[in-house]
Amino acid sequence: MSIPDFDYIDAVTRADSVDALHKACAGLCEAYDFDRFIYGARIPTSFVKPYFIFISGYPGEWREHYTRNNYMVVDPTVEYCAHNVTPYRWDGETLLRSDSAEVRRFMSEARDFGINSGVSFPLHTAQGDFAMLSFASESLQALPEPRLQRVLPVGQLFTAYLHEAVRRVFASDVVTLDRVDLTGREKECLLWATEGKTAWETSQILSISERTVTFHLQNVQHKLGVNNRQQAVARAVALGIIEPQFG
Amino acid sequence: MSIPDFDYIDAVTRADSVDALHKACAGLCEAYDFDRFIYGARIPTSFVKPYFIFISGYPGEWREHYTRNNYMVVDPTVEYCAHNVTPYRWDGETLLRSDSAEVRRFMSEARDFGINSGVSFPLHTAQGDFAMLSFASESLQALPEPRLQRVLPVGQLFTAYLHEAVRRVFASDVVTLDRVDLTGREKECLLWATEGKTAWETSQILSISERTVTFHLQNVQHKLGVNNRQQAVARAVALGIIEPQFG
DNA sequence: GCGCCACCTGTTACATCTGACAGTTACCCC
DNA sequence: GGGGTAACTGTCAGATGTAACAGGTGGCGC
Repeated sequence: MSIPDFDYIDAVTRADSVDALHKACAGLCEAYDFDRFIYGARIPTSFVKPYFIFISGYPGEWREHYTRNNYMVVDPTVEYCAHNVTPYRWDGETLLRSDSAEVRRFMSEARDFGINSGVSFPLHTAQGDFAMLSFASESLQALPEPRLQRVLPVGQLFTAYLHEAVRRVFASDVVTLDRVDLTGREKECLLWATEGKTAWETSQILSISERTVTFHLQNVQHKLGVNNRQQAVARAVALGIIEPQFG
Repeated sequence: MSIPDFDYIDAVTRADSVDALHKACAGLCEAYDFDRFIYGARIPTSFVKPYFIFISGYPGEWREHYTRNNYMVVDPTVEYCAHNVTPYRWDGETLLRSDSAEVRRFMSEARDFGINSGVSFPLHTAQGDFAMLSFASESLQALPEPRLQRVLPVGQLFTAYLHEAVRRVFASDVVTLDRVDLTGREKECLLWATEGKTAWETSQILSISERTVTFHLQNVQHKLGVNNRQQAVARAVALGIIEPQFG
């Protein structure tokens, strides 16, 4: 029976508070016999200092230790999920024998908090968000395959709905840079800028004066609140404001 | 029982040909009582002219008509999937009453080929790929909810594995720009460039000379094969070569 | 008619990037 | 010791971007 899974999905789509989101995650986590869950999202408000959101069902002490040691750059589940789209099955038995001493240390410390194995679901959006949901178990051994096969499909789907809900619930918190609306010409000029065209070249392509191209790109800079064309291009691409053409 | 679904997932993970991928998609499509499937992916090799990959179980005549009319910019499933992460349930009954005359025309033409309703699964990757898998039915009415709830989880998961497999099978076709490896300093300089820092400002941050920053950024331009810093920044961000920092 | 907005254009001074010249130092591997 | 690579630095001419001055046209809604 897969229908009960949708109770949790419905719960997140209707959620209007962090608490409701937390409950839905905890519910799904328990339904599939995992001991802990954690959700994290990275919003590319800046490349150097992005915005993070967490909904944690992990022990507070471990979270603090994790943050203090900047373990996001060590955590193998983060490393995997940041660059892949399929679920990651992890277990202490394997990771404690990792090539990396940092990873071995990380996993041995996680063990003290009952986080020994689990599965992590990655998610990437067109707006440049990266999110992941992890379910953890106290078992040191890899989870049996049939049990994984049950949670994988629903976990992958739930993560997508969860992140959608998070963006909704946290809408007021996140600086809504992806909301800026550029005019048609502004987008066109920006598009050609990402292709490495100079203002003069773009002016020839669009059959307008070089000054006008400069004018539009300056407006873009102001709207995005950036310092120069490079940053404008980087932001626009990262936030999905301009995207590869379908035409 | 969800285990049989994994036969199709295993099939794509082991696939080494387009034909094998096609078979796996067709198998899953049939297993869930859909009549047609189509998979499409957009790889951001360029913003103006990206690279497209299709694995089509749609009628060839409809595909040709679709391409000729540039229907990718009209197709509501593409529009939805390009900007969302959760599955899209669509049906002719609703879309034939769309506000957009173009969409109405599109759906009425699709009808002639037995494409009337279905579900589409979006996928976005850290490397900037956008992919989607659609299952279509001849039924004009929206599919019954229980039937949708069965296909949604496995469809979402399958799409991720499918795209991973596509990247592998098509690896030689796609110009592997995401393979360029930049040195640590090159990435650092590029990162600060995306933040709108000038070469001089970056030199102060990294405690090196302005000339050296310029040097590194020039090397980046050569490695990426681009004309200027704007394009270098755009490519690097689009392809996920540089990403928002975790630290 | 008036205000708002997208779109368009010009000049000037200065900041910054780009490309081509030409090097040095340190480390690692064979 | 030779060869490769990352990292580093310098100067100069010319191309390009940025900021601030200034302005005009046409469409749309109130």
